[in-house]
Amino acid sequence: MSELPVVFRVQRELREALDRAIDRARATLGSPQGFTGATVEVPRQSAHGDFASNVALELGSRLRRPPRQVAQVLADHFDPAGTWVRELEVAGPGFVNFRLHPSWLYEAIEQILRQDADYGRSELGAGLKVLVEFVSANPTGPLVLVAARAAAVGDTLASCLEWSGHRVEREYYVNDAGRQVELLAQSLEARMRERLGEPAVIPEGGYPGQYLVDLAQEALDALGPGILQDPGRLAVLRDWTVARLVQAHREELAAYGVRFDTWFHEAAFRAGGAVEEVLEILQARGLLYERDGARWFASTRFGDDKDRVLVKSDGEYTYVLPDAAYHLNKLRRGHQKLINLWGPDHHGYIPRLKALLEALGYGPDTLEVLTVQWVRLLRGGDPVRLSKRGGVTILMRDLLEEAGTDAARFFFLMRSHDSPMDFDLDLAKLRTAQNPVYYVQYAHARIASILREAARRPQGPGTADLARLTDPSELGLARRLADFPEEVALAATAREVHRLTRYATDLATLFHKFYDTCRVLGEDGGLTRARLALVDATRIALRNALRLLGVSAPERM
RNA sequence: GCGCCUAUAGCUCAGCGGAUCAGAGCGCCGGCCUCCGGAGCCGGGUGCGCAGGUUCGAGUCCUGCUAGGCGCACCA
Repeated sequence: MSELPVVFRVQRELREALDRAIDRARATLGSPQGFTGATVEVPRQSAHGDFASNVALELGSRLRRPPRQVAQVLADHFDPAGTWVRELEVAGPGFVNFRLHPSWLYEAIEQILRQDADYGRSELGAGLKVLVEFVSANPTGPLVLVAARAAAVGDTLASCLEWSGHRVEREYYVNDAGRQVELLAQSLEARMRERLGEPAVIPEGGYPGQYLVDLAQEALDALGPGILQDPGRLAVLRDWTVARLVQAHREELAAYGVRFDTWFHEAAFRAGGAVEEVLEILQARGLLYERDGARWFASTRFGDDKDRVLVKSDGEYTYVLPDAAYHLNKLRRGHQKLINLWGPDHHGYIPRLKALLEALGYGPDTLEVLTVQWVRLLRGGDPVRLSKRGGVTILMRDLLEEAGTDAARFFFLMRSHDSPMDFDLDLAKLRTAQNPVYYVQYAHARIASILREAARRPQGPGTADLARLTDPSELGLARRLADFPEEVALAATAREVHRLTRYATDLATLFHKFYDTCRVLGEDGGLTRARLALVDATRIALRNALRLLGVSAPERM
């Protein structure tokens, strides 16, 4: 159980004090209908106070009174006792702005130093069980560029959810059943025969990529050429290749800092009869019908555009059916919320899967699908063109070799997952100033350097008196440090992980400004100790933010 | 034809349930180191695709249009 972050405590106190003011002003204002309580937010501009509430604007419309008047009445009835409020003003159309005594920031700094590696955690999620499924690339070839984006977003989202009090499982779905892996096996067999000098052709819709040429030799070494005479060879080759490719995916992702709790294999799952069970449930609920020799699901009853085939006329299942069974399985494992990260090419498929889950008895918000948009790689300012047909596509490992994990993750996480993005390879590769990831890491290295220097110098006796921190650059930095738990929570609940790179950049900027304005190691022992505490707190927040992003926080660069 | 995403500074992008910001990084120009890391700091900007609408107030919400990407299978 982590302690309540100061920033949340302050906001709660303000909310409660505002609610009391509303209560006291009831004689003047009357009772608002359907009002659920005051909200307090962090203003974007510091000129608008440390915190602000739009409560008077909300009340104004409910009470049919000018918001500014409501705000003034609330201000008159506001009792700052028990809060940090030092000053309160009515501003703009009726905002109530609060300026707090800086001691709340000193308390925040103390909390940061106390919590250290846990600073930023909160319990807002109340232990909700969430499954985040991401990447889930088909085991038919190496991971491609967009997998790196999905991996970064999914992993950091999962981390943010964990840090804000959710119980999270990271899952990778291995599509090792169906036609595509049969084609994979046939393609491999062709390459093996080719290796042995036999005539061979890659089947229509198969996999012509170079990687199978390499794997063919491996397969021959591992399984022996005799396998090609075996009547059951395709199943053997399929299992062998899939295992080999999945292993490669696992290792590549691990090197990228992404570890999954579960690798969920479709083939094994389907063998367990779960798919048939879904059909039975739907049948029992009268949601299936026969037409043209196929079995249809009445998905339009659940908001889909049209009804969908679940069992084709040849008896095979369409993809959505086992997928629905899989998602049912996720829910039966106790997860209360399912988050999937998919590419934009799958979005048309979302309504029918949601329809199936609803038909199985789950609410429409149980499954949330986030779209990770495509990545275009820029080199020398021009897009790197890829042609999948010719087997030339940009691989995740190509990017990581060239840009490195830190730059790749940071760059992907700078953008909203929902926006198509250009990845500027030249900028990401720069080991210098202009690269945003180095800007942030540099701040961390600089802090480490100061702390090293401080450790070398003799320290006089005494404790840090944080009240010595009064410079705007000091307070501005401390203020942003205090925001961290809220930033993490917002990144998690709004599914906007790119907030975190922005936050880290903000911290770096504020730190550099502070560094430029204030000398840390000076003659004044008390001031030096106070500033060292601030510097150390910055180190902690920056390091924790980078940790959530999966980017290293170097001590030296 | 229908649906989803996108359109904000020269470039790449933020702008979280209207009001209390048009912003960041890169690029460009000009300043700042006897001192804890100058990989830094400071200064320089008449930009929200177009047209309507709602409102006291609209990058933000609604409608239409334009442009780019993606989808709309008895493929996965």
